[in-house]
Amino acid sequence: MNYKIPRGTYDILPADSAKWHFVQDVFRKVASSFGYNEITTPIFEMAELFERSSGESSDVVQKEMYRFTDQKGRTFALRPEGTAPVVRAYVENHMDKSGGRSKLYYMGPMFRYDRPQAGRFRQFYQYGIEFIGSNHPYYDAEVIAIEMTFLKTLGIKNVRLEINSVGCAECAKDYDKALQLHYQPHLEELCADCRKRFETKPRRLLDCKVPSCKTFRPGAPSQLDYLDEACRLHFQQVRNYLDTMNIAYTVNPAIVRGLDYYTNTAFELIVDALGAQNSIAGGGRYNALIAQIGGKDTPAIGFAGGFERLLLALEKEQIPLPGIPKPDVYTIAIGEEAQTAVLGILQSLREAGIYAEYNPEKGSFKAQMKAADASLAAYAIILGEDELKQNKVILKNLSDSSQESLSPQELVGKLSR
RNA sequence: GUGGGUGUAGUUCAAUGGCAGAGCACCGGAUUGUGGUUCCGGGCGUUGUGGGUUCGAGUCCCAUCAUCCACCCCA
Repeated sequence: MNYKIPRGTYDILPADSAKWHFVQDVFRKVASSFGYNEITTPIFEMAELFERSSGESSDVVQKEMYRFTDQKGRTFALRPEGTAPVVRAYVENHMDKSGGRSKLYYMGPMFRYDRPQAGRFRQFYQYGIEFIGSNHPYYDAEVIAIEMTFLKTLGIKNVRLEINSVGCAECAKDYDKALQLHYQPHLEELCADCRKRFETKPRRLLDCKVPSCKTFRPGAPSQLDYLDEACRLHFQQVRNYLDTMNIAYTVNPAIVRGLDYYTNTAFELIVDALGAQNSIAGGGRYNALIAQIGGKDTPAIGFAGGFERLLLALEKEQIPLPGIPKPDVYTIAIGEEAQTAVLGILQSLREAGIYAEYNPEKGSFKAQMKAADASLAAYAIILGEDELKQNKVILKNLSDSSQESLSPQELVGKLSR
């Protein structure tokens, strides 16, 4: 019986770890520069947290959640997204009662039972930002600016920002009614999915891909025309901030976030080169969620991005990323005495933070030289009988073949620089 | 969940239904203190898995698993 990795999951192997650390470090730095601090929540929560917050009718809850019951019959779910857990932690730790403003970021694995394809996995890694505690439109722009800064720092160029406003609950209700009015005459001609959408989520009618459904889209009302005064103004101000910050965007009224808790600003970052799964990050405002989860009525905005798609985008743009580290030195010892004496030298090098490679199994000097070369180390250290007698080692530069004789103390000093 | 493509060595790929191979990588060596180039030697495989057809299956058929593409959805 051979064991195989579960479908839709993957191992991050040593050869790739440095890439992951790199992008994660950049994200942490960028988030810090905006004053955000990391929060880490469990990877499973009460299933109800997601059912309530994401919406019973959402795909995530309906068919993509990994649910399980524990030994006491409680129902939990592996988290399919990061916002609800962060808000749960915010409320549970009474952060809503002490000042109320929190600038948070997180990163870690999420889980969705979905059919894998390029850029889509069952366990995937997200990073995210949540600003909780203000409805000021500046923060909508700030949160977007964090993601744009992150991508810019990494060097990604071919990315588009699309924004929209879905309004508050009141606006959404008016808009849904208007949409139903528009589609009512064609109800019989719509696909089965759309007839369901007509009842449950009329705005989903807009992005149906079935050709016959598409024909009824022209002339459909736009959400933007159904924003009340406050929401309209809010959206306008967000746009003004983005303009001032020189962040380019297009308004796309079709952007509807998949989770029920979004209000007002919704946005998405798209890298066209990625194919079907081209959304690299998405988010929006969720002013109703905190109260819904049991906290004080508190406005908030955030987004989440996917590391896998980010890495794919970096690859597409041929942006170099760190690989597996190369040794600073490869140490060669010839003869039994040298093989013993070399251990002390290795230890002092490593204590000085120098990456020193050594393999006692390589036999001949020649074989060790070959290994040194293959290791791609910058230097080789050679310790043989002659050097032992003089209490010296040879430090050989493997790229220009120059070499010098040094005492072990001088060696550490030279290499630590 | 739906439709389609693909699965052969570590990897990239060959092999008309007739003895499973090549490049790269890897390992060992070319008279015991100097690597890269070169040369010699080594195939490391349950052809994803399980059935079936056939004298004979990597090749044909069925199932299954994985992966890729699209739908759906989304990061």
